[in-house]
Amino acid sequence: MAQVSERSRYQSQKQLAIRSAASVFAEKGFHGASTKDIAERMGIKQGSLYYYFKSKEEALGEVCLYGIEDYVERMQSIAAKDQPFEAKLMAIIASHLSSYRERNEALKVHNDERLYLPEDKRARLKELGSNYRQQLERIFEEGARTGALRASVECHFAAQAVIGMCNGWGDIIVREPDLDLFDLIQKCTDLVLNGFIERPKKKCDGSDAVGNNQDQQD
Amino acid sequence: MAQVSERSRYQSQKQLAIRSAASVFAEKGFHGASTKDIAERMGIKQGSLYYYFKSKEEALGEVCLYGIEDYVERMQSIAAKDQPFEAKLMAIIASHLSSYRERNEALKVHNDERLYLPEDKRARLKELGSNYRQQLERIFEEGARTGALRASVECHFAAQAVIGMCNGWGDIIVREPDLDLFDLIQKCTDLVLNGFIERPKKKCDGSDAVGNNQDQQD
DNA sequence: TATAAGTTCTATAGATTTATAGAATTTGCG
DNA sequence: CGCAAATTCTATAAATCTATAGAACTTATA
Repeated sequence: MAQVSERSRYQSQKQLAIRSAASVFAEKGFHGASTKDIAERMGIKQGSLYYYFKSKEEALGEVCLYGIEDYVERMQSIAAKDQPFEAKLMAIIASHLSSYRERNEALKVHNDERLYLPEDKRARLKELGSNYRQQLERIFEEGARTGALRASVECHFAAQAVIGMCNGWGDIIVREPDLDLFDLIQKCTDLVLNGFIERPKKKCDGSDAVGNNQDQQD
Repeated sequence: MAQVSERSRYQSQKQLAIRSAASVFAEKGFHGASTKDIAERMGIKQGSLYYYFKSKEEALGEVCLYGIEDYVERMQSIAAKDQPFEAKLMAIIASHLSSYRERNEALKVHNDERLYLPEDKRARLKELGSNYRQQLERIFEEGARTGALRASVECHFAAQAVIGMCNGWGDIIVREPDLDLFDLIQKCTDLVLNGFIERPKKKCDGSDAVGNNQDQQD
């Protein structure tokens, strides 16, 4: 056997391969990207890429998985915490939006390109995605039970709407690296909680009542 | 000269070509779709497609344009009307969401694939998109001026958020033909206006106060 | 029916792409 | 050093796919 260094060359090159593929897929789309593009971005020749991926499709699968895997874990740890609904919601939005920055565009690739995977290779991703949505739904249900939410709110709609809104910012976050993420997180949370219309204040301790959740964005 | 029938065969076949391309691009993406796919969907052979499009890229351009052209017109007619902010907002959301049904997936293609067009062919689309967003922004500004909106709302953010949320439903609307669009429109409007949290009622004439805007979805 | 314009077809050149095989090089270690 | 495993390279087969040229077929109408 060979090198058991910090982390074998294979491991770090594989990681680089995944990140390169993520970057190229995000830019050109799965079908628009060639294996030559990916190999060049990581500094090797086209044929050599197949040392790390069995096929281009497998590369897409690994990128997508990389894009959402710890995303779900974060949701679980948020859901498990004992916090008021407002704080949880903000933590979720923070986690979701900051993933677009941290995951080297892989989350964007997951959102936009995963449907090009064959059904069976998508099973795991589907599972993770459903898990995520269900957890979010449950948080809304809990919010409704404790009276933090209006009774008329449908939790399935609510979860889908929040996910959709966050995904809508994905492109912009990836495209504009100078965008102030924390500011955006606050505004999104405020929108989902309070909406846009003027109304008499309830308790009146500031319109962006929740403000101490930076710990989600290591 | 030949047939000046109802509408020349060329015109109706061209329309069919655009719709076929929209459908195939929506399903497989621009690069994933072949000209053979498009031709087959419209019932002609691959080579014949070039009678209607100079190139595959031109087909994409025309699909994208078809996808948003009257979308902007509708926005203008909504903006011009003399209605309260709430009614306008709902009309906009109704227009946006129902476009996904009516335009044969072309709006989805515009959203997902337009970036694969070269800069110069995208100019017109950019113009229309900016126009749309600016009009929406102005409606929010007006809402803020008349006191319908909270003063703290940033109109640029608001416009982008509403567009993003609507686009988030696009995939789902296209994928699930049985989805109740009118119900969705109401829920989305309610979310943007009121948010999700429980709060004391202001005037108390029902939580979904706006409800007479079906005229947007001919 | 004869004609011309309009529409579609067949066939193909030329370019690109994925994936594989086997040679060449690099790396870590005894 | 000198070996063996790991990694990367070159070259290429085979399967695309776009766009074009020119033949063939359709249609409307004179």
